[in-house]
Amino acid sequence: MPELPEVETTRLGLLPAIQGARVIETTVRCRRLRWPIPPTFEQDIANQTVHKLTRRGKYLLLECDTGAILFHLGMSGRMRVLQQATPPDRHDHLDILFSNQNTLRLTDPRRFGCVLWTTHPYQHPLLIDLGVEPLTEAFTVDYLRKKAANRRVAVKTWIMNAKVVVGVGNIYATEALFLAGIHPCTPVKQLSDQQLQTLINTIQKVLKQAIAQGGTTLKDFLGSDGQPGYFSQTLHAYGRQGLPCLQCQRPLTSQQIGQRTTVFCEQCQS
DNA sequence: CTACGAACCTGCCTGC
DNA sequence: TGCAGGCAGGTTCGTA
Repeated sequence: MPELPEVETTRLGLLPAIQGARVIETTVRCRRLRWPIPPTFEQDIANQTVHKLTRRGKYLLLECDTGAILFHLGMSGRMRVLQQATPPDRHDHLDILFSNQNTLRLTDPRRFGCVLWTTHPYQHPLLIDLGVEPLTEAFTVDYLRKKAANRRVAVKTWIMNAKVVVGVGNIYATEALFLAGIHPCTPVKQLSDQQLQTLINTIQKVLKQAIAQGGTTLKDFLGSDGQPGYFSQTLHAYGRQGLPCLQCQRPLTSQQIGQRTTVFCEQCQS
């Protein structure tokens, strides 16, 4: 599920239910996530009041009195609010009950996500080296030009690197490069300023569009009637290998780049 | 530095 | 129907 738009959608959904509420009870059913939930976690967050919900890249932060609860949803994580307790499912690893009777529930079948308590969230090793937020004014050609200097790495791998720019996963990297007409294997030091500007524009475009559509992506959201997910109808390249390019009608190519499946048009992306 | 592969997990789909 | 194999939205770590 989660790329940046899905995390942002989650944040906006949790905001009215959690902000200003105090932690009453924490239930951890499975500690074995990407990093184990420490034994002190329940004690750490006891009685903390959530003042702000923020997002940094794909991390979600519940900023409390003396620290923050840091969430990452990995590949399959989801968070939702329960108005009243319901029996946990197999992959419901964490419940946090708040003073307003709302329960925050974390579900993550693949357990690639994480939950941590930190007293200095923005100094945390997982956050401190992150690159720019793509939807801010800091995401500029000048910034990318400096980051790209002397680097031969493929542009696809590069824009998925969170130390360069956060929040761009496989789907949106594939889409942004298609819309930009840039071949995903292009070494980044070869990109012109104009190409960098186009890339910034298309990354912002696909992210904003996905957020506007509620972050819905892909297979998890296929209806039981087999109808495609809402956002999947707007995908130009991702998942369309072998199908005709929407611009030139030639079949789209699929190739592993940095161990990730990448779909592109050999004709339109150069 | 850089590049690549492995690792952490389960679920789902395909093909035999 | 069963089972093996391949694939999946992310990120870190180790090795060459």
